[in-house]
Amino acid sequence: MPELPEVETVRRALAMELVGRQITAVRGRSVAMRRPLDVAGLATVLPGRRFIEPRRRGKFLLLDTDPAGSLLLHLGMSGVIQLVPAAAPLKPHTHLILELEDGRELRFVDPRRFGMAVWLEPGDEADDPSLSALGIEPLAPGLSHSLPPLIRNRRAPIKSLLLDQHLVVGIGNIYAAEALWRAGIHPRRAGHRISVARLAKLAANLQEVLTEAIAEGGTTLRDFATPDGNSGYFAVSLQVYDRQGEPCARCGATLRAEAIGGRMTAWCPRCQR
DNA sequence: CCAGTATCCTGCAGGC
DNA sequence: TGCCTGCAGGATACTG
Repeated sequence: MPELPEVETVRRALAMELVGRQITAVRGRSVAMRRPLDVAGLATVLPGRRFIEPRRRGKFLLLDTDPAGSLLLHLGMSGVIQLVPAAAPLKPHTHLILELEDGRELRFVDPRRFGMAVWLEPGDEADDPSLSALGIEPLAPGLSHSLPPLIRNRRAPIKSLLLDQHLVVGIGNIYAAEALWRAGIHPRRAGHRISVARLAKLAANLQEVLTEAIAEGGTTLRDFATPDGNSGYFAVSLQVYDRQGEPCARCGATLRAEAIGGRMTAWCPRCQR
């Protein structure tokens, strides 16, 4: 579920609640995830460390510690980070538990196991396979200048290009659809057939929708929750995602949906060209 | 290199 | 009600 706004929402919550806390013990069960979860390995390296300000790179969370090192997390499609009292009931599919000195636990729950949690020593980050090929951060300044050259020479549908984390990071199925609707661009339009001016508009719309979603605490469709268990409120602001059959809020035409690049995509057939 | 498809896994909605 | 099928917000290994 989680795209950039949801991951950033989690990062901010952890920045408020986790900084300064010390890890006392590690529990869990090593399972196959996107990358294997090695509970025993984490249990040898994590206890005694304190969390410092966490970072986000695309949809990845980097929980940095003192002494230096990072727990690299990805929430996949169904991952949730909980920060709860140790006595809180254990949710099914809780794979990793970090016991904290203040009596709380940081828990990683991920039913579909598309996520991951791996330890990075300070030198490992630059060439980590998950991080090294990532594209630009969409909320960094200058996206309207940095986006067009990445898209202009590509023949794939713009929707698929927006989902490609090697180009721009953090955009998933929901925000790709929303940004394209705002920009009035048909999701199937080939990248090289979109003018630089329209790509600049798309860049601005991407930044808008991501920023607005962060302000609302992300989008909760079914699973997403912040570490304290709250939902995000941006779902009420979605204009096209999963709204096929409903009228377009801008022009009134009936929204439609088809798979593009294997992912269900909704758009307005009248005002997206 | 690029574009498109299959695949990992569980939960759940919808159809019969 | 109950069973079955297909689909889900992601990333990547593969094919052509």
